[in-house]
Amino acid sequence: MESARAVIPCRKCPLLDCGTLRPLTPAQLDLTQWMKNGELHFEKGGHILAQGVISPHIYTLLMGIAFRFKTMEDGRRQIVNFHFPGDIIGLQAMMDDPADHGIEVLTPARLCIFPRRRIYDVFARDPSLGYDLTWLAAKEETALDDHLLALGRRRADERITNLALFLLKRGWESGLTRTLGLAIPLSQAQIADTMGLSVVHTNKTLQSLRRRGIVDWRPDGLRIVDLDRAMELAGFDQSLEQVRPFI
Amino acid sequence: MESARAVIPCRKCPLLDCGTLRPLTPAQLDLTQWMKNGELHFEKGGHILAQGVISPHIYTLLMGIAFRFKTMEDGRRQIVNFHFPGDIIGLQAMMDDPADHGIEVLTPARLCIFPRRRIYDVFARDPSLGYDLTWLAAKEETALDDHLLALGRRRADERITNLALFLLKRGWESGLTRTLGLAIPLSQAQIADTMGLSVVHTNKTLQSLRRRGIVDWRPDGLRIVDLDRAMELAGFDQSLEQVRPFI
DNA sequence: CGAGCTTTTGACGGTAGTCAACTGCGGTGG
DNA sequence: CCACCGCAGTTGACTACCGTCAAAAGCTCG
Repeated sequence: MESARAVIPCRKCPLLDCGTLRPLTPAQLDLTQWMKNGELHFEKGGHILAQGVISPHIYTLLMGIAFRFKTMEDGRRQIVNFHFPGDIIGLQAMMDDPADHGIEVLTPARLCIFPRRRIYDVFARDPSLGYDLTWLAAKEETALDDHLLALGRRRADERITNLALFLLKRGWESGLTRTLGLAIPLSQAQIADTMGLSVVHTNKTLQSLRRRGIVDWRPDGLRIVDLDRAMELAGFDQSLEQVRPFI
Repeated sequence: MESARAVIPCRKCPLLDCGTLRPLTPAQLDLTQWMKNGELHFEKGGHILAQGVISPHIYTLLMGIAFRFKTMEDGRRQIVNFHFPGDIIGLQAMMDDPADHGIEVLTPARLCIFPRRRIYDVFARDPSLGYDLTWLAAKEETALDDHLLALGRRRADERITNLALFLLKRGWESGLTRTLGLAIPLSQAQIADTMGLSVVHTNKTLQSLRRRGIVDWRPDGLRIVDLDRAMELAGFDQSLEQVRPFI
């Protein structure tokens, strides 16, 4: 499940070259290097964090896609958010003892480990990095707001199209794609758990969207067929490109 | 709508005495005093922040209850979260130019103003306050997670009971109540917009909960009639008491 | 006392859930 | 090599939760 080998130094961080993440100064790279405690590697389906566990670290996702979810005792499950390369993972879990959510990996993944107490020092040593951390937290909250609007006020086809556009946007931001397609191995059950639908109804809606020529979503990836119609249906108004900071 | 008179000095901040918010040290009080730029007062129904506007400040809610919401072009609306005394308001709106949500006040309210650039300095001058800020942001995210689970995976009666318990818990935390009742003037339309339901179905569900002796929700406040059954129905596992930091 | 709001009620319809069976595919093992 | 298994995706029938529409009843305020 995990092995901490072949650690990448921050100065050679592959995220620096992706073109969509804001580069760090040399001094900041030294600081992140000082904070970095190691790496974690996961296979597809691996659990970064289990519900009910205390985690004293936060992570940066170097490579791969993950999702955060909550489970009820009776088995109902809700996927709350997705994580792409460059994202901070585990801020809540670090504050929150113990975490009331789990984090699982959709693809093979690699994470940098930052221990809690060093995070604390970041605020003192480089306030602008602390500020970036808060920026990332605020952005994640904005994503949750949009998700809430979708679950509360959109129909199934609007929700699913919205999810497709959201994932595509995150794919663009993190340098995973430059087209209207994104290779993401998301099962229909996972789509259903994200959008608060049953698997059966998710399936029928996906087929309807394919027939209508809006979104073509397959087990190994999704493709927006008609961007204009998709954005209109989903009520999606964000551009696909945006520069993000990362740590 | 607003008037900036009779500003309260931080050393006399009424939140210090509430017993459920973690007190600040004298040095921290001096720092917050230095950051504080004034106060805002609102009447019931006032708008702290309008959707689509850039806000260069963040606020601490000194007194009153507010809610944050998103509106779609066709009028559908979703209430995303509630704010109680001691909460930070506007972190996202400060990062996010322009805000894609609005904030409105349920009761007469009073807020402290902290300009963005001074927030920036907090991280440098007192890292532990920066850390608390991040703590509050993480907690708000946790609240959104729970809300997402409710909207995605709970039935109407579960959702509404969950909301009642959530609001009661926030009321306890912020010192507004010590009983199973909370004076909060929330219309059924607002409950509906919070829980992603229609007004009609909200009404019928509220009556059912009243008949079943679980929650008695009236226009001017709510009362949990049977705490055990309410918590079981809502799948609510948090205790009503928790100490929060504030700034 | 009437305007305008929120709450309430009843009838009807539609979106989405449940149940159950079937298909297709990759992996395992006889 | 192919039968068998397990899992994801698919389909149809039936159900129920919840939305929409419409109208009436209470409340608050001018």
